[in-house]
Amino acid sequence: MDSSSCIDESSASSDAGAAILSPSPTPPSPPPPLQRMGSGTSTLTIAESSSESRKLPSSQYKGVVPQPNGRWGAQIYEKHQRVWLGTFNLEREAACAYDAAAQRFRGRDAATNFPPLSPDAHELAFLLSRSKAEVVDMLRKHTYLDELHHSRLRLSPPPSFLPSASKPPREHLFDKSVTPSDVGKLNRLVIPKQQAEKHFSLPGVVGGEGAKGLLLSFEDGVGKVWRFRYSYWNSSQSYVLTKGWSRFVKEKGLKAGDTVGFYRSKGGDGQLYIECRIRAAVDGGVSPDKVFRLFGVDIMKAAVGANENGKRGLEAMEAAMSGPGSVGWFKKQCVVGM
DNA sequence: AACTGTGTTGAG
DNA sequence: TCAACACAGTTG
Repeated sequence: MDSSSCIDESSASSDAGAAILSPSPTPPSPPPPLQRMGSGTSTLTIAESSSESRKLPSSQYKGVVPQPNGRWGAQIYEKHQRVWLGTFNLEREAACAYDAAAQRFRGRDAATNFPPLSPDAHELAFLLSRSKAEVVDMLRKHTYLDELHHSRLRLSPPPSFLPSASKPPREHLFDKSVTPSDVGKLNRLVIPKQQAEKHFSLPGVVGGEGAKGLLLSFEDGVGKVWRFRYSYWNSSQSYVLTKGWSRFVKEKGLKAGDTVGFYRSKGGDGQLYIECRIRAAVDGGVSPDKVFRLFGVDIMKAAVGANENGKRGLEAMEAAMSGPGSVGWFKKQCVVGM
């Protein structure tokens, strides 16, 4: 969806002429750390000064090689052969591309430049749902983030992640646009009364003393099961999901304005499902919600600071894209430059 | 003319 | 496996 990844046409050639284009071989951003064990990657912060330095600057990132024109190439090896992942304006973009490929080719335990994807990260599922060739193709074409975002918006998990055959048809029950208090410290989600009574009218919920509610299990987009206590609060005369809710909010990075959808399997089991969608873009630009909180972490500040500490996967990629010197995605999407 | 990405090599 | 280096093949 929105953009492109570290790999995005925008950041690539087109703007080259006009923009802030990261100047030649000079590292546009502060020397980032190598997240894992150093693989012997050499580091070299060339004092560009003296002219003699004809040698290209080594990258501090794994899988990244300098290009004669100041750009960066990304490559990964497999089966004694190099797999070219494309060229990028920013060293970090190339590093991100390598990370994506590494996790696709070698699994989540692969050594990466940035913190690896968490096991239940949507991005990992996305990555694993594509063939290596497809991933490489997306990276080379700079469409990786686009595709990733796109798959994220469609609530269902990536195509092949779950064999369609194993997915029983679901009935959409209702959506709830979460309010600030739904994602605040109250640890509860208010279920609109009408929806609650229509879809979750279960015995034992409203009972006067049996008002302890009951546990409901929901499966999310990546197959993870969440259990929430569902009960009725007499005080406010409202139905709520309580215990377990805050953890969901935290892990999904839910923010006010986002939407959670509830579904029920049409199969006999009546399995419940819950999906969350980040607030849709408001056209024209990119919704800050969508862009900066994809994984529940506000990457804005960090991105501006042009560093990727603490970032993983997409975050790191987007951070890379939006760092100073980057002319791609972020700049293109957001009306104003930085 | 500029740039990409392959050929190739030596180090780890 | 991996990056450094050179440069042939492409692209604009």
